Amino acid sequence: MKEHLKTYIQGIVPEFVDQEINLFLKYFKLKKVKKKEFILKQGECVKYETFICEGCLHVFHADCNGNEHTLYFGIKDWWLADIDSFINERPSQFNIQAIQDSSVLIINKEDKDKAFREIPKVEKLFRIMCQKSLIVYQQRIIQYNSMSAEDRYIFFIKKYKDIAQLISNKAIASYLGVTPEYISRLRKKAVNIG
Amino acid sequence: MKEHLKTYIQGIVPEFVDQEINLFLKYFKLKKVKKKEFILKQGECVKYETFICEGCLHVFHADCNGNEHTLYFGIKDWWLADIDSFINERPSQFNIQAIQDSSVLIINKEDKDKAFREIPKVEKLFRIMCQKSLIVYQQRIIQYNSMSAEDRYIFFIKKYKDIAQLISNKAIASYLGVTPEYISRLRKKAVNIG
DNA sequence: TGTATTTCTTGATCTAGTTCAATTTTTTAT
DNA sequence: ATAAAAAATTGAACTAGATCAAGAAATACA
Repeated sequence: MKEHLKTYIQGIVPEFVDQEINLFLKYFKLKKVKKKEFILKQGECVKYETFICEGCLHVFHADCNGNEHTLYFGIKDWWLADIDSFINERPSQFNIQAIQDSSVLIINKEDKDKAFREIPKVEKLFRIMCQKSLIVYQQRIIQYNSMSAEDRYIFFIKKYKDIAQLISNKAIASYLGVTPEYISRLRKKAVNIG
Repeated sequence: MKEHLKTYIQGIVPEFVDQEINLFLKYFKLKKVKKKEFILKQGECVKYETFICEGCLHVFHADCNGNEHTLYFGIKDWWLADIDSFINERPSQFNIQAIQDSSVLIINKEDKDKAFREIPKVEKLFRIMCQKSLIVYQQRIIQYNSMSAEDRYIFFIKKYKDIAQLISNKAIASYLGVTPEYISRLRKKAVNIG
C-alpha cells in the first residue's frame, strides 16, 4: 500500500531520494475503512492527516438544520484533512465518511512535525500539495460566482467522471450547493437532450 | 517598506533569524501602484509574487459577458498571485487592480526559486501561508453551499470591515456572486432594520 | 468648476432554483 | 428473499435573487 504514496511523492517532488521517502513512509500506518464508516466526526479534533490509497471518501459539514454541505470527495491519491482543525487543534467542522470500502495511510501530528524537522523536502512536498489545492479551490470559487447551477453540474460530471459514478445525486447536490430535487431535474433534462 | 514584510515573516515563522530574512528581503523590489492601475491583466503570464505593504488591491476575473467576478481583495499583509499562472507559467485568468494608491513588494520567479534553495525556511513560510489561504477558501466554499446571499453579505461586512469601507458595492457584489442591485436592496434593508 | 462617467437606487417583471408532499426505485440489512 | 430505510423522481406552488430600465447621486477628470 505504501508504494502508492511513494509513487505519489516522487511525482510531486522528484528530488526526493529513496532513503528519505522510506524514512517518511515509516511514520504512516495503514487503515482499512468500511463503507459508511466515519474516520472523523464534526466536533472532534483532527488527529491524523490521511492519504487515500484506494476507495472514496466524503468530506462534508452538517449545518444546524441537518443539511449536509460537501467540501470535496477524495479518491486514490488525494489527501484528507481539515487543516484548520489539524493545525490549530480545534474541533473540526467536518465529517469524513467512506463512500466505499477504502484503504488510507495516516500520520499523526507529532510524527508529521518530526518528519518536517528530519526531512526538509517534506516541507516542499506539502507546500506544493497546498498550492495545488489552492488552485482547485480558486477555480471553484470563480465558478460559484460566474456559472449557473446547471453549468456547474455539467462541469462537475465531466471533470470528476470517476467520482461522479461512485456517489449519490444527493451527495452531488451537497457539493454543488443545490437541492437533490434540482439535480434530479437536471439529470432528466440531460438524458432527454442526449 | 521592507520592515512590513519582515514583521510579517517573523509572525509566521518565528524561527527565521535576522540574517536569513534579510537575505530573502533582498530579492524583493518596491513598487508603487496608483489607484486604478493594473499590476496584472488577464491573459498575461504572472511574473511576480506580490506582498502588499499598504493600500488595497482587487483580484478578479472578467467573463466573456464582461461581468467581473472577484477572487478576493487584498490589503496590508496579504499576498497576491494567481498561483496557477505563476507556477505553471500559463496565462492568468485574473486581473489585479489597485483600488487605492498602494505599495507592494514584488519577487520574480527565478529569485523566488533561488530563495527556496538558499533559505530552507522559505519553504516553510510559503507552506504555512498556503495552509492559511486554504482554510479561508474552504470556509468560503462551505458558505456558498450553506448560506443565503444575504447572510454571506452580512458575514462579509462583519469579517472584512476595513476592506468593505474601501470598495464599491459593485465590487462586493462581484465577490459574493450577486448583482449590484441586490446589494443595494440588502443595504437598504439593513439600514431600515438598524 | 463643470461635465462626463461610473455607481447607486428603485420599481416592475421574470426565472432559476427551492420547498413540500406523494410515489417509485434502489439499497441495506436481516 | 424480504422488510425497512434511504434515495430518486415528479408535480405544483413559491421565493430569493436576476434582469431591465430609468433617474439620482457620487466620482473622476480636464
